[in-house]
Amino acid sequence: MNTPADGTAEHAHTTAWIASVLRTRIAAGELTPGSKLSEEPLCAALGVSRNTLRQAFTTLVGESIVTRIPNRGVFVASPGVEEVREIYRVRRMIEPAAVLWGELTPQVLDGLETIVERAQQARDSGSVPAMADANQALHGAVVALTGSASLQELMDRVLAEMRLVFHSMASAPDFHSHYVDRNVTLVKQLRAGERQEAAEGLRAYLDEAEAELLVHLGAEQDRRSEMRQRAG
Amino acid sequence: MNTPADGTAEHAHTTAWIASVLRTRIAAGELTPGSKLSEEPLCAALGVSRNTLRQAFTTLVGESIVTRIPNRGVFVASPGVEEVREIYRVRRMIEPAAVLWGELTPQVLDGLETIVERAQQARDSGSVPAMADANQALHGAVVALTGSASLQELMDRVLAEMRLVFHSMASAPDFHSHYVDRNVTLVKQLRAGERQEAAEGLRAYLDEAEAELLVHLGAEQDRRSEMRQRAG
DNA sequence: TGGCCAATATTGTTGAACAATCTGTGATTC
DNA sequence: GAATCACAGATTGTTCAACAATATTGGCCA
Repeated sequence: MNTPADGTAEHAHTTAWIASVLRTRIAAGELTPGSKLSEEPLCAALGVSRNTLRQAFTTLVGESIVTRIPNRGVFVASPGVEEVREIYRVRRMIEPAAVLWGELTPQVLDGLETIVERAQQARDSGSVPAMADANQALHGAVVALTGSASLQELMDRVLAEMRLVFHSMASAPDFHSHYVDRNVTLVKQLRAGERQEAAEGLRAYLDEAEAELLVHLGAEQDRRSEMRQRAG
Repeated sequence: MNTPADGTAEHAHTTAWIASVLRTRIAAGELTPGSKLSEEPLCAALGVSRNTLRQAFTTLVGESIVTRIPNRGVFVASPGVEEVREIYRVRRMIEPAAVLWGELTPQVLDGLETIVERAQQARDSGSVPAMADANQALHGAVVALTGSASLQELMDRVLAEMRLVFHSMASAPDFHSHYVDRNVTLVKQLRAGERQEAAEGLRAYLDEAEAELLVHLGAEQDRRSEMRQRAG
């Protein structure tokens, strides 16, 4: 039938496929937070029926990647102050828990070290995106210590929401460079088996990161409301 | 959480409505684990279109209340050994984390005490379902200490899955009476501010509960395969 | 009995239609 | 001139009927 615009979408599971396409585009910042996903244009663009698209929407709503307002449509989620607080509430629980009670095999520790090295290289070469990636990878790997797919999934969702937060900020300053050394320390402590100290340090790190992010976000919101005032 | 009267489908949000109806029926054990949810009969029974029902299905799949096998249909989830392990992997992380780092206000402590009292009364009157309810309520309340809606939601899903496990067991012996005293101790420790000890005890409790549940489940599976053999 | 194949049933997806709701525009009124 | 209201257009929510693709069933044959 109609081969979708962007390439090879076979008869695997159209719904899941569409959901994945949208997920990817949102994560890439191609679809910016707050923007509306109108059904008809998207149907045409993706080459699927409206019904299938709506089913994909329900999937993404369940992942809170997207927000549905009844009779108004679905919008790319645009996390604000409260969402950021919630993100850090989650992280402050599951990350230190993983550090305290996760399974620390030598291979896993090697993996963590590889990631922090990547982060250091990214910092040295001044690549902010690479640093962000490495940072997220590290914290994802920390949660993976739990061995729980559900917690890993929750963390993935949280990290995806974090990316949305960064996308919604016009100026994303080097939010991550400060924290590379902290991550090095964290992995070092894990290697040394100092779980208690690692967990404490991690909680302190998360507190600071949240505070800093909230400041940036507040400034961003002020800037935005000011622009709105100027425009109106 | 308002349970809508089982009447005619209103023009509110049919999809969400249907999802909630199915959720309730599954939680009540009306739809037993492993049973197939055929589209046409359900459409007729619920008075909705096949498309709407399928959309409700995707919601429930996202909550892993239900399993979808491509081209075969959706089935009520029937958690087995691996799912139980995963349940306790999650609980062993987030419950002790909540105990260690959650916010302990006097009101919340009062609430916890009310729940354990309810559990004690249920044990005294020998009501297993009431005991199970109180037990789940307590552990839900513990996770609520985190203040995080996401973690609360994850815990709710986990507890719902636990109910499915119990539903799938023909004989559900007094799995909970052993643990009432432990919960009393837990709340007492929280009241005393002995978080470290509370977390330790909670982890030990979860280990034991998991082991016992796995034994029951193993016996159940043996019984079942034996019956299958006898029948075939 | 055991395996193969066609007939049947079920799922996955589409397209068009309709009711319900929202949005924006212009007319009316003060 | 600003606020209010009504109406037409657009969008969403849901249904129905159809079709392709896949699974299941039953019969047939060896």
